[in-house]
Amino acid sequence: MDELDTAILRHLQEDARQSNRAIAEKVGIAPSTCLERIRLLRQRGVIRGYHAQVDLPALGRRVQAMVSVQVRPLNRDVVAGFERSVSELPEVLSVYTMAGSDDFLVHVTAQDIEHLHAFLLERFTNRREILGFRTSMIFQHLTNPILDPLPPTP
Amino acid sequence: MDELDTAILRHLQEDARQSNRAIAEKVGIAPSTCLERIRLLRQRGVIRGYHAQVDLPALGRRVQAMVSVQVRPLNRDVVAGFERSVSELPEVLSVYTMAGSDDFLVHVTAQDIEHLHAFLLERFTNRREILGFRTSMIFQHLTNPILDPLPPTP
DNA sequence: CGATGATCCCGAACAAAATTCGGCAGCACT
DNA sequence: AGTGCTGCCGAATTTTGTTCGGGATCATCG
Repeated sequence: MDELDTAILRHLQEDARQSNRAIAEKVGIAPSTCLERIRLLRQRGVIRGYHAQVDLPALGRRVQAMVSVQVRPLNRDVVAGFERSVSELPEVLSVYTMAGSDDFLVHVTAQDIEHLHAFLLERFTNRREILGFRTSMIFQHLTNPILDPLPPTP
Repeated sequence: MDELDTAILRHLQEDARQSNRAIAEKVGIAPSTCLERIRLLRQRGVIRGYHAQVDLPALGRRVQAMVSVQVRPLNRDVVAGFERSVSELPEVLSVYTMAGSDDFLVHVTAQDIEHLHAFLLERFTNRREILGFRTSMIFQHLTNPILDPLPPTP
């Protein structure tokens, strides 16, 4: 993980579909070298994958919400079961398993408020392990496109 | 946005760096057709970009937390200023602007607990517009890799 | 002090992919 | 049946991915 790897990673985070040659040129190395570096980053697990980012409204998902959930009993089976089943729902973007007063944070999208309401009533109200949940609408979601390595603490 | 576009989108979300030919073959059309479809998806803004997903621990980011923030006064300038300045910090993965009891939810990463603590003291405690904030550690973060269009509600 | 090996990078050669573009088929409308 | 439109295809051309042999650099060790 030298600064060459970091530079390559930066470019792949910016645009994962640009050609290997373009990246090689930008970071100032030969295409073959760049290809090998990318292969190693992938193999070492530094790069976990490449994903297209889609526009949510274009997919008919016009509202977003964050749902804080408390479950009981808070044991391994209930936690794993909740994570798995909830993360598979099409309306769910991601599931955070947390420490603190709430056990999960679920990022949800829906077509509109009615759909969101129906979704919550169908998928959360019924579940017996769910003690309670609170829903907060999301106005905007900004994401940091580039993640550089942080220096290790000794 | 027919089911052909949907299929292409699915493959690009799964692996954005696979070749156009591979996608074309999987969805059963000619490479040239597939290329044109992808170009249009990009142009229409359905595809917003392609990003490499990196492994946070490999970047020295071993802890994650969610910070709920309340700011005052809650006006346009303060909100926009908070969003912009906070989303630029290297420890910040994303900023959710919310309705409800908290105004923002900030997803942060740090090398370890000490770094997280120092970050919060440096970047949040000092800011005058911040009324208060609560920090919750994240044990796990699951993300849904594939987002299909939801049917429109009439 | 030079030999040895390891590591990393380069560039040429070949295979594969992207890209362009002319044309054909299906379809709606007349 | 004619006309225009749209979307798709496939061949030709350019660009890219991929492999591999060899050279430069550097540290280790005899």
